[in-house]
Amino acid sequence: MSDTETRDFIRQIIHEDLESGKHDEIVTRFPPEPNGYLHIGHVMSICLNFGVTVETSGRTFLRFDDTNPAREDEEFVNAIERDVRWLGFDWQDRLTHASDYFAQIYAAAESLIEQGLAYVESLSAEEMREYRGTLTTPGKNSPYRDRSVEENMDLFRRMRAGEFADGEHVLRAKIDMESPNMNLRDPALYRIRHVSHQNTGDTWCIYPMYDFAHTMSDAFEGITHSLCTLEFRDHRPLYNWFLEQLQPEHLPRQIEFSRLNLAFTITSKRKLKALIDDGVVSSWTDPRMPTIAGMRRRGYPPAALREFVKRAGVTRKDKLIEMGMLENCIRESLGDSVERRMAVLRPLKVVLTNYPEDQVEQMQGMNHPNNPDRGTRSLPFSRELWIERDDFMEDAPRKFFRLQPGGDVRLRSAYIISCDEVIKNDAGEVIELRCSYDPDTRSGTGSSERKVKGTIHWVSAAHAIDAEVRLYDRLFTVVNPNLADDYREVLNNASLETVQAKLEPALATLDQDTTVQFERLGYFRPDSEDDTANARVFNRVVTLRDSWAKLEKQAMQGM
RNA sequence: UGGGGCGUAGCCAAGCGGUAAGGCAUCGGGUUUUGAUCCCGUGUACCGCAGGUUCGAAUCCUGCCGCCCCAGCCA
Repeated sequence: MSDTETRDFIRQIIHEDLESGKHDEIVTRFPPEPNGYLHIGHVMSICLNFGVTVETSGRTFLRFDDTNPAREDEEFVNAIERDVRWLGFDWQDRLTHASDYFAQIYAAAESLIEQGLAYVESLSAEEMREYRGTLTTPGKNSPYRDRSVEENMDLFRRMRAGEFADGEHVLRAKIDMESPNMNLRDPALYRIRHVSHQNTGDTWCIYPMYDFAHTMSDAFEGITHSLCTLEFRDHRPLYNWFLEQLQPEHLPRQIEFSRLNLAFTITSKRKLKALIDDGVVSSWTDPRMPTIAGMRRRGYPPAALREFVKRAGVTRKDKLIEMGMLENCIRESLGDSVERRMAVLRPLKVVLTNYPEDQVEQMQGMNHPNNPDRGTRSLPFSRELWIERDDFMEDAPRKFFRLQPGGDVRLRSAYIISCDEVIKNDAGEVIELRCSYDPDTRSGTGSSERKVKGTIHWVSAAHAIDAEVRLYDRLFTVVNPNLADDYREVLNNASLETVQAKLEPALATLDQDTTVQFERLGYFRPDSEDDTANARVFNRVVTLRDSWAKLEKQAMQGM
C-alpha cells in the first residue's frame, strides 16, 4: 500500500483492533451458500475477506453455508472452490461448512431452551406470519410462547428424533414480538426438513436457520470480524443477542458494507439462473455472465478483477459502477502483458495487381510494439489479402483515414497500398478491392520516407486460417436491469455475435490459455469449452478503446 | 405511517472542526506503422436542502427531502 492510498473504514477498524491489542490476529470468513455460482458481487467480498488477512498475516475460512439441503448442490461447491482459487486466494486447511458445527449448534439451541430463551412453536407458517404483525404494527405473542422449559426440551428433542413432519413445529428464539426490528420478533432457529444433506446425510432432520447457524459458526471458528453486506444490518442485534445469551469463548464483530452493482448487469443468483433456464445464455459459464466462471472463460484476468474491486472501494453507499471501469481494468492488465497478432473479423478481399502472382514474402510482426525484446513472428504476405470491411469506405468523411477509392493506407508491418478499383456484385455490394502496393515502403527497411495517415491490419488470403470468433456485448439495454419488472423486456438481443474470421497462421498453434491482442480490434482468447486444434473458437475479451467509434457515435447523435 | 442504512463532480472515492486528495470517464494537446498504448494539460463539486453552534463546518447540533433494505419454517 503506497502513501497516497487510504484505508477503507473496515480496514481502519481492523488496524485499530490490532494496534489496541484487542486482537493479535485477524480472522475472517467468506461464507457462500452453495446454491449457485459466484459472481462479480462476490468478488468484492472475497477480496475483502481474504485481502485483509493477507495484509495482516491473519487467517480466512472458506465456509460453505449449507444449512438448507433442499437447494444446495455439490456442483456449486466445486465451482466456488475453483473460483476463489482462480481469483488468487488460498484458504489452506480452512475449508469448513456450517454443517461441520451442526452438533454444537444443536447444543447451543438446547442451552437457549434451558435458559428459557427459546420455545417450540406449533403454529403453522401462515399463522406465524399473522402473529408477526407488519412493518408498522407490532406482532403478538404465540399461544405456545409460554411452554415450560421441560415441554420445550421434550418437543425439540422429538423434533430432532424425527417424530414430526416437516412444518409441524419450529424452534423460535423468545425475544420481543413488538420489536420494531422484524428480526427480533421471535425469529425461527430450527425447522424440520426430512431431506438428506450433502454432507451429513440423514443424520439430521432439523436444520438451523441462517442467523443462528451463521453467528454460532463465526464464534466457533474464532472469527474476529464478520464482514457482510448491508442488508444484514438489521440482523446485527440478533447476531449480538445470540452471542450475549450463549457467551461463546470468541466474540466476533459483524460489520456491514454495501454491495457492488455493475451497470448493465444483474447480480442476483435467482435471476442469473433464470437466464440459463430461459436459454438466454448457455450456462453459468457463458462468457456474457457476470459470474466468476463466465468472466474467466471470457478471458478477464483475475488481477483485473482484483484491481476493479479495489478501485470500487469498500463503503456503505449503494454503488452502481460503470462498465467502463471494469473494462479499463481489463485493458490495463492485458495491454502490457499480452502479445499482438492480426485477425480479420469481417473479411474484404484485396488483390494487389502489381504484386507477382506466386510470390510470398515473410514480413516480421512485432509481438509487442512497446517492447521489442518480445521478438517478432513471420507474417506471410502475398498477392491476395483480407482486410477488415470497416477499413474501407466508398464515401469517406474527411476525417476517415483508412482506405478509400484513390486513397492509400499502410498495411501494418508491410507495405503502403493504394486503392485503384472497387469491384461490386450485382447487388451493388463491394466484394473486392484492386490495389497496388509501393515496393519501396516495406516495413522496417526505412527505405522510404513516405508517410500515410492510416494503418490497417490484414491477413494473407492463401495463408489465413478460418476460425469462429464470438463478439460479446452487455446482456441488458438498461443501466440497472435489477429494477426491471421483467428482465426479458430489457435484454440486449445482440449480446452475442458470431463471425467467421480469417486469422494469421501463427494463431493456429496458440495455446488455449493464452490471451492475445488482435491488433486494432481488442483482446481475444480461445474459448475453453468449444475451441479445438482443428476448429479454433475465440472469445473477444474486450475491445480496444476506440476514439474513432466515439467520434462516429457523436456524429450520429449530432444528426 | 415502524425500524435500519445512505446522500462529496457523469461513475467510484478520500476527508474524522481550519477552509474540497485520487481513480475512471470527459475535453484539449504531444508521441505513434494499432484512430491502441504512453505522455502532458483540463473540473468553479451551492460537499442532498434549510437553519444553528463556532473566529472558522463537508466535518458538530436541529429540522426537512431523496434513495436503498426489512413483514421466508431463504441466505
